[in-house]
Amino acid sequence: MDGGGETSTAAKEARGLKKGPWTTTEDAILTEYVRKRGEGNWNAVQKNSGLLRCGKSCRLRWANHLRPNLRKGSFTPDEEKIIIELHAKLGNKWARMASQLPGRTDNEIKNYWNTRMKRRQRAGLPLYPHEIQHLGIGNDDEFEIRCFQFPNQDHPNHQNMIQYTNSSNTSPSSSSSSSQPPKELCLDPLISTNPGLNQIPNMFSPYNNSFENDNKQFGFSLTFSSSSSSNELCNPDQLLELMSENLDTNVASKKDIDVLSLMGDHETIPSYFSLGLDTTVLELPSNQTPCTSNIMHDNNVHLDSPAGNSGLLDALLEESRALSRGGIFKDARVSSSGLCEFQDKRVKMDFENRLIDHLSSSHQSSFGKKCYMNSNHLNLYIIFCYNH
DNA sequence: AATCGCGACAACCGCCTTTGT
DNA sequence: TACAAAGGCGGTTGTCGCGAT
Repeated sequence: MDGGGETSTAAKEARGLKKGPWTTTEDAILTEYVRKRGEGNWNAVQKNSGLLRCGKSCRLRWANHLRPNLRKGSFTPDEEKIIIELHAKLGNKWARMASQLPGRTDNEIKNYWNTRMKRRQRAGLPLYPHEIQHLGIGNDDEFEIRCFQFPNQDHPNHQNMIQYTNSSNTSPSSSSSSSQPPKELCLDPLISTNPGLNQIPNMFSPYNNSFENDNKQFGFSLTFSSSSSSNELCNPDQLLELMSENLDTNVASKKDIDVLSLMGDHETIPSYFSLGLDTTVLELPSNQTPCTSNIMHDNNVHLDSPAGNSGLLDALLEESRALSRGGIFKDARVSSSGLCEFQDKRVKMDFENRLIDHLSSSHQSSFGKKCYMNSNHLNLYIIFCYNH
């Protein structure tokens, strides 16, 4: 850690490191250093350039003032609106907010917000304008289920996707206007229109168990998006119930699933499963970009176990509940909204692995897992192949 | 002209997470 | 697996300019 060393005032002074405002000469030295050696390894700047600044100071100076594509000057009215909406949704997550505002830094946003907040408090005004108070923390947990198919994994641009959502509120990352219909706002920007979707049976729909198509591969995607807090997300029960509801009635009868295949170029994608929301943006490779129709199904996905559940995952569901009560998930702290926060990364991995294992054994086939994150969503993809 | 208050911005600090060994 | 270094993040403090008094 650098807490006691690099940032210690006494230690820095002892090493002759300078503090306070940067001079143009220092800026020039740092800029030249980054131009030659690139970003990162900031602690080496002092050694290699003679700049009497600590690594963290260099990084901050570069990030906030010297790096290219920074937008300087006052925030535009649009940017201000976005900041207010983002703060209503995210709280003091300045870095995440900055990721939604190209060219702006977390420090700028933080300063803007703090001064604005002081001003409004002094004036006795509410923190948020009335029209966006509904975005407030705690009422916007949302999830989506997407089903997509791969007519040919060599031609992934022909993928199709069906998306369910229970979302009823806006995503600030996708809109600066609160007047847009929520369902449009739920769409992942990665998803584009695919007019062919009409021809594809909805294999996961409770209303259509058809599984007849030429596809060799399909995927099951869960997207959880929660802005209630930075860590709050799905809990195992929710995920398992969703899986149970949407997988059992449609896939359980398929005995011929047998081959695991992670979609696309999986070597290029980190294969981890993180239940924490952060600012990480893992972009889908171009050949994996799921496509979808502009058809948005209105089927809300209920967390209640459906009557028609064939029960394939009931055991897992029950197991998960027992484990939640009994200790395996003892590190998952249930929040007031019924969701939980995983305190230990290993717990997340354990849950995911057990889910995959169970699906694999239940279907006597192999399942794979893949997780992507965009700025707001966590996606767990479970992909598998089947034979006709 | 001096000073006070305020806003805006820059920089620092400490804690936490990630990464490398 | 443990440890240390590096990096990231959010809170806090410092500095400066400007207008009001």
